[in-house]
Amino acid sequence: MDSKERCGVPGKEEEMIELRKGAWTFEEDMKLIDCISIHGPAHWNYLARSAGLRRTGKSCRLRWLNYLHPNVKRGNITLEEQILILELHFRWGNRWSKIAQELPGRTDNEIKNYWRTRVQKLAKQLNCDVNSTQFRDTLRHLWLPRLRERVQTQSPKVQPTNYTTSSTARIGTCNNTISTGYGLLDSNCTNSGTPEEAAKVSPPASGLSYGDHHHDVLVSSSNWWGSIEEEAEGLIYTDQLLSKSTGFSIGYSYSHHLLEEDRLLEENNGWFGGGGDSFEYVNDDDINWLLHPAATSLS
DNA sequence: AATTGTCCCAACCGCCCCCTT
DNA sequence: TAAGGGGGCGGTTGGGACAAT
Repeated sequence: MDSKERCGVPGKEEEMIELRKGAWTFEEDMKLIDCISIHGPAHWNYLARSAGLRRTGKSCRLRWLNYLHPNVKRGNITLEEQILILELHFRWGNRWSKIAQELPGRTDNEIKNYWRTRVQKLAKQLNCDVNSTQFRDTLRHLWLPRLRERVQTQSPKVQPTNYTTSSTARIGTCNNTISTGYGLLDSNCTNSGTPEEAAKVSPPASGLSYGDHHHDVLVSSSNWWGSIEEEAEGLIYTDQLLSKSTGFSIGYSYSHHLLEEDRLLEENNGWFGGGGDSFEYVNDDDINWLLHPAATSLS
């Protein structure tokens, strides 16, 4: 299917079509990416119509900003990011978009989710109200210093040998190409299809591959993409799972990446790189430490 | 193996602000 | 100046994945 087919002129009859809701499909993502590559990320209602998507403009905007945007950083929130989120939340409260501005590649939605799933969970486990002074003091005087200490003690482990930890590692040269986890789109916005084909166009640097993530690589040097135009010499790799393995394995599935993460974890003693990511959960030890900091060793 | 519970995150909803007409 | 539409933001929810029983 070519871009003209996928990105047609909206007709009046389309306005009558019932809107779709729920999870986005591969086809819808491609249509949206195609149209954004042509018209740029604005005028979302028009984009939705011209892409032939039975979605609201708002839905398209959200999909792009939270998921398809090339700068969206994937992977777990790092220790450094956790510290920043806590500090900024002290300052600004639930102003997620403002907090997100200070964490490049992270969306307000992601930060909001982190806060709800991790921080509020911690508050619940400590039997505190998340907005209480008691809990805030706990975060400020106990949790933050602990996170900072972990950053210092664990930093060598977060960046294993041969890892690329940059969130935007540039590999190869491929002008005027939009690449997604699904494959590559050429300057005519046609999908070259397979990751194998993508690899031919833009082979990864020696010793690198990217993880099995559905948005591993997205968008390079489209002319509307002014903010990263200076990057036009190469693709922008947003993937957070750059591994040390030699294979070039990416896939299409939304779920396969979990298997890849497991493999990377196994290969790297429980850590994988990419933006210094680490698995950092609030576990029982953390709770015990917060309840009895003096009695619990950091080691 | 089947069922239930929990976690997590993508997506939706409603409100609000700003800009254009 | 008011109305209407577009877009931004924070709160909430639905459902998939995984764990526990």
